[in-house]
Amino acid sequence: MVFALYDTATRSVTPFEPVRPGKVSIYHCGLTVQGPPHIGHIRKEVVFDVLRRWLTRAGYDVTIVANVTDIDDKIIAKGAEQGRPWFAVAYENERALHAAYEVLGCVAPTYEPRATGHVPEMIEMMQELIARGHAYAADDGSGDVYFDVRSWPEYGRLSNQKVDDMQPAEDAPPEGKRDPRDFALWKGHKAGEPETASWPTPWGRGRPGWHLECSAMAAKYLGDEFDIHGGGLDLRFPHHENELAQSTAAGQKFARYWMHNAMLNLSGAKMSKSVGNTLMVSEVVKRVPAIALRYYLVSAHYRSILEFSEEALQEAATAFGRVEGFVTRAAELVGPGDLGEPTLVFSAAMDDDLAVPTALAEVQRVIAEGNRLLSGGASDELRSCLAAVRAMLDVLGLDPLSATWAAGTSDDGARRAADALVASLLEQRAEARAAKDFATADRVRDQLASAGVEVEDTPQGPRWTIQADAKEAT
RNA sequence: GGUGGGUUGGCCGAGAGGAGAGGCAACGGACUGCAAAUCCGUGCACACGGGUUCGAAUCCCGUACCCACCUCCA
Repeated sequence: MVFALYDTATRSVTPFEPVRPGKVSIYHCGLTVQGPPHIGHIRKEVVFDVLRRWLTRAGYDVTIVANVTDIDDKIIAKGAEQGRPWFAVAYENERALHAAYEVLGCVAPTYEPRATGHVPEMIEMMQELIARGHAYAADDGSGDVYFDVRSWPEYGRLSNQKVDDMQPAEDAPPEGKRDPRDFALWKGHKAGEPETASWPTPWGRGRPGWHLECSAMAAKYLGDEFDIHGGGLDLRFPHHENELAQSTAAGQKFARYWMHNAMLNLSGAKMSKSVGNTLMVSEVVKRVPAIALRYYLVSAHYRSILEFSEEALQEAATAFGRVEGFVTRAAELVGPGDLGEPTLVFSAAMDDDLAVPTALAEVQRVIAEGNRLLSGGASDELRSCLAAVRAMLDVLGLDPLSATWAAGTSDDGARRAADALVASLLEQRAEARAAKDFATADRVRDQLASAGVEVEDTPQGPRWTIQADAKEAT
């Protein structure tokens, strides 16, 4: 079966054929770094991380470009508000974004270009568009440059809208526009805005409009035609519609497939800064292990709205605990081994527009099989079962034994100290049990439990784990 | 007003015309000194009203409600 992807432009699942054999080029819109990322933002990162991992496993050489929009109205406003340069605000939030990538185990994009570093490319593109009759500099002296929507018959194709049905663009005052729906490629410098937020152009000083940077950077890093362009569904219009118009009007082929992830809702509404219903990644990972948050975000199909609730998050953490439990128990018995191959059912699900929920059901099925094997002790069957499970989890970025997640959880001094202490207590308990002194045995177990150490008896003897939520015991 | 998506068991969440996703929770059983973990089993859900069909959660028509976008948005 061939990988197939839902294409927003055609609104159908289409077989994927890359522009260049063996290679996949992906551009997805990163953040406007006006604030630290919330879990809705990071859902998108996780979705594209899974896409990347799956395509990589399929043997493609994957290049991912994700932009950082480091200049816009809100960043400038925040800088002014906080009494510091706009670029300080942008950089701080860019770092928070990178920290969130890392904490959730997302592989960093291949390139992550910033808008402000690509002004010359944008100027060239505007010149091209003006030469072709699809853009114009406003004649009101504002220094704005607009895209001429009426000059491009395909405008509206991506979002399936007719220009006449659209409401006027409010990204700039309408005075200089030929049509109220024309959108800004470039914004002229305004009095009161910091000088540092403007760059020279043939039309005067100014700064990038939001959409142009992506067209310019996608072309620079991925070429005139590339495979997949993605982002949150809320970017389909106007952002992606405008990008498509700019790039194709400038003579490029642009993206073959458009992939959009659905929003993450909180209290029935899209999580967003303007609604004020945001949950920062940095906060949520205090309540639940980061890998469990990732499991939660991954577990719903990327095109389904995910209605966030604390209960659902906790439930996901419990469900993932079962997965993690099998992997660690099996690895204790037969060693971590190498990654194997995903099962055919898993692969078919992933090939079908990343049907992760179906794929995850398969992981659970294989784990149930693995748990049955586990009671028989070490075996080749168990070894290959673990290898398959790990391979499938790896595709989702959820392999607990991978370098990403295993780091810092073993081999450090604290762990060795705890190991020694717990071992001596477990020895006492074993002696008590041998003497049928169960009161003493249970007291030792309770003592450990109150310290957050959970003891389980297995055919191979007792094993213990530190409960993650114990440190937050109330 | 325009363009899309949705409503599934106690909860989360798949599926898209022909016995059953999966998970969480619950209950029963096995295992255990007791637990924990694990395994086995139980639960027969598809917003509402019509229609098509041998057969509809799935297709069609209508109704209600929800969400997103219509130039700040992942």
